[in-house]
Amino acid sequence: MILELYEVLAAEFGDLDDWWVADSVFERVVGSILTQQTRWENVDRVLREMKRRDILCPEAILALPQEELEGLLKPAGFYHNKAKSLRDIARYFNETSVQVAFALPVDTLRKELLGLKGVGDETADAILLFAAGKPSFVIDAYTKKLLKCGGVEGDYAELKERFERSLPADIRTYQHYHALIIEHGKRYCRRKACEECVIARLPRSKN
DNA sequence: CTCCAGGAGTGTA
DNA sequence: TACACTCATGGA
Repeated sequence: MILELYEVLAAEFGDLDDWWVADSVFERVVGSILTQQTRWENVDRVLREMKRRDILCPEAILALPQEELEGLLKPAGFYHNKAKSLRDIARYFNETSVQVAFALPVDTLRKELLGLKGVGDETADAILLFAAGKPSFVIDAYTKKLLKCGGVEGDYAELKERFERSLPADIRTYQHYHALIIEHGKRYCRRKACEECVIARLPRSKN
C-alpha cells in the first residue's frame, strides 16, 4: 500500500523539487520549529526577516534579548514557546556544531533532538530528514489521516516503521513522499473534499 | 464572525 | 496509554 500510494501521489503532484527551499541547514532547523501548527507563509515572513537582519545562526539567536526574539517570532504564532525552543536549539548547536551533531548516528542524534524544548517526534524527524539528511521518515497529522482513510492506524512509531520498512532507505524518497503527503493533505484532507482522497484511487493490496 | 494551519507540553483518568 | 486543554498569529 505504501509504495502504491507513493506512485499515485507522485503522478499527481510531481517531483516537488523546490518544496522546501533554504539557504542553510540551520535555516531548516529553525523552519522545522516555526512551522509547527503554522502555515508556511507565516514562517517564511519570520525567516526572511531573520535573514535580512542576519541572525539566522545559533550565536545571533543567543545574543538576542528574549523579548526581542519573541517579537520577531510573532507572525509564526506561539511565539513564547517557539522563542524558548529556538533558544534551546541555538544553545545546543552552539556547543555542538551542526557538522558534529549531524555526524552522529541517527538514533543518537534523534534522542539528542528529542531532549530539546519544543522538539517532539515529528519535529525531530523533520530536522533529521530535511536538515541533517538522514533517512528518518516524518509522520505528521496528514499522514495519520491519510493512512486512517486507508484503514491503517497506529501510534507514531508504528506508522513510521510501516513507511520505513516499505521504502528504500533513501533521503530523496523520504523527503519527496513527505512533501507529497503535505501537498495532498492541504488539498484533500481538510474539512470537506475527503472524497477526493487518493486512497480511493489506490489499487487494493496489503502492506 | 468562525475556523484552523507541515505540534509540543502538561495535566487528568 | 488516551484524551483535553493551552499556546497565538494571520488568512480565508
